Amino acid sequence: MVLLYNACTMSSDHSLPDGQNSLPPAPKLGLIHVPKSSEVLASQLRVHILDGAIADGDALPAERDLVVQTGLSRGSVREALRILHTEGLITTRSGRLGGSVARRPGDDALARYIGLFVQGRGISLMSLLQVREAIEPSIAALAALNRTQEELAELAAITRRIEDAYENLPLYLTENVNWHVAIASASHNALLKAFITAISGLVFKASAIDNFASEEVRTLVIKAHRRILQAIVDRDADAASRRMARHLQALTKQMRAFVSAPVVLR
Amino acid sequence: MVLLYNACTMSSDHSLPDGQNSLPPAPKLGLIHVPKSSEVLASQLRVHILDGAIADGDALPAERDLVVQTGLSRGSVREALRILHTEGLITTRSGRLGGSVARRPGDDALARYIGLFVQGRGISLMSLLQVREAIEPSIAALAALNRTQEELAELAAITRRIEDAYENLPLYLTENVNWHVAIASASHNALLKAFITAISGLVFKASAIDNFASEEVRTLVIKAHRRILQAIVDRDADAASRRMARHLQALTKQMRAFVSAPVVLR
DNA sequence: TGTCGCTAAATGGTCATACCATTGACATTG
DNA sequence: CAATGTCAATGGTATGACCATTTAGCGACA
Repeated sequence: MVLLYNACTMSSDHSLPDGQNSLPPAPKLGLIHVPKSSEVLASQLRVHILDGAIADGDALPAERDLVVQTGLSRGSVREALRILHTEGLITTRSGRLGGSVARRPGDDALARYIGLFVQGRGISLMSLLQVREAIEPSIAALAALNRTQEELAELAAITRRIEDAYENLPLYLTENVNWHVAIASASHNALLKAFITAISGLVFKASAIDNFASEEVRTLVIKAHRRILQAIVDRDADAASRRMARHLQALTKQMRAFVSAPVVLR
Repeated sequence: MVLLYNACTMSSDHSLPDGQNSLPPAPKLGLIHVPKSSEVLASQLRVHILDGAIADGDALPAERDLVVQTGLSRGSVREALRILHTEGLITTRSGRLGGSVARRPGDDALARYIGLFVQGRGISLMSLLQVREAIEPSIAALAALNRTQEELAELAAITRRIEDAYENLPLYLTENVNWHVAIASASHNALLKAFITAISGLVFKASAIDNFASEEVRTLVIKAHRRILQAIVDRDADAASRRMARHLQALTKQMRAFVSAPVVLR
């Protein structure tokens, strides 16, 4: 039997033990991923959004326009838009003057996916606290170096609001998250801010459930916040980092009693 | 004019300056988001996947089955599945015995969204390096505490491969990423590992473009890696953290010449 | 003249149906 | 028994229709 060249016989085991036959050199093909039409369209639009060709707030063509432009069916176009929507790159409204508008990915989108990861993988609260301890000291240091006057004012305001909410536990916890996020804002590092926004939110949800913040803890927290803020005011990065690290270590120690189980959300 | 109660007049400015009329007490409603059918279905399935009711690897019902179960159209069902696919919670195959199977969110999914965020927001390479400097010392410390023998062996193997690839720049860079990821694995903190996987990947792409790793740099890197690895072997968390911090500071200094522009990917 | 309210148009949301494309179990055949 | 062909199950795509939402535009009316 003559071996005809057949591109489809990938799996058969033609071992050819007896040497040199003159087949053309094997084309060394890898796995081929056949993209779906919706994925192709989504990719193209995504590129244009990410590189700014479609700027934040710009409208995309209407679905029916995309249909005629691309030659795809409306269902495929809609699936592409659904992909982009899920990625946080567009928002969509109904009605006249409705349609899809491009959005730059925001902290909320990233936070959502970090939440999915944490919940889906059963990340423990202990691990979340480890992450916070890992990155927030550096955030505090950066904030000390990069903060503006406005951010300082905002930070002072939040610090005061936390003290005022001493008796109001839910408000106290909410403002606490705001405080951490505000410091992250002052670090002028958008990625670190997004990380800490997500993680603080998750820790908040967990602690709102477990409700661990005793009166004693709150007093200590307020003191620590004051000292950290002072370091940031003084542009003392080392002190800010050190005090934040201590603060978080103390908090973690307080929460250790509650950290046995994975994070439970919602 | 008699004010009739009308739920739709949100924007008009009925100021009622003259006092007590007996309208029913305002029901204090917030914004109402009307979910789309596909979003409802996606949410339900997502819950079942995240809480494990549909375990990793389990098959979801076929599209046409979901149609009869939910009463929705196939298009809506498909859009729901597309949402979950974009979120990294399912994979889908065609053909007989095809269908959708549940997947736990993986490092790759999170890395993808961090990449979207970085690219879409034009995060600078400098900022990425800041993040790495913030996170990796803690990772090294955790690795020193938590590493297993197997991870130690893997780490040693990678360290050796990097040294062997001294002359092969692309391989050298690739193994370098692997080294950082392997340390993150040894930290036994999945979230930190996912973060560093994403960020190292992004830094790698950028540095592969800029091609900055001179011979001198490579020599220093190899030395630093040895010292860090030794600290992890010794279970010396402090030394591991300190040496990693120094290592990254040195690297960042080397890259400073290249960090003016935002990260360019692909 | 301004405002209220209706209508129409544009747009996304949903549905039903048909057919194509891919894949693998299973029978068929040499 | 191995190669091959057939077919059924499943996702992928296309078409067309209709519903729901929103707003511009316009006309009636006070």
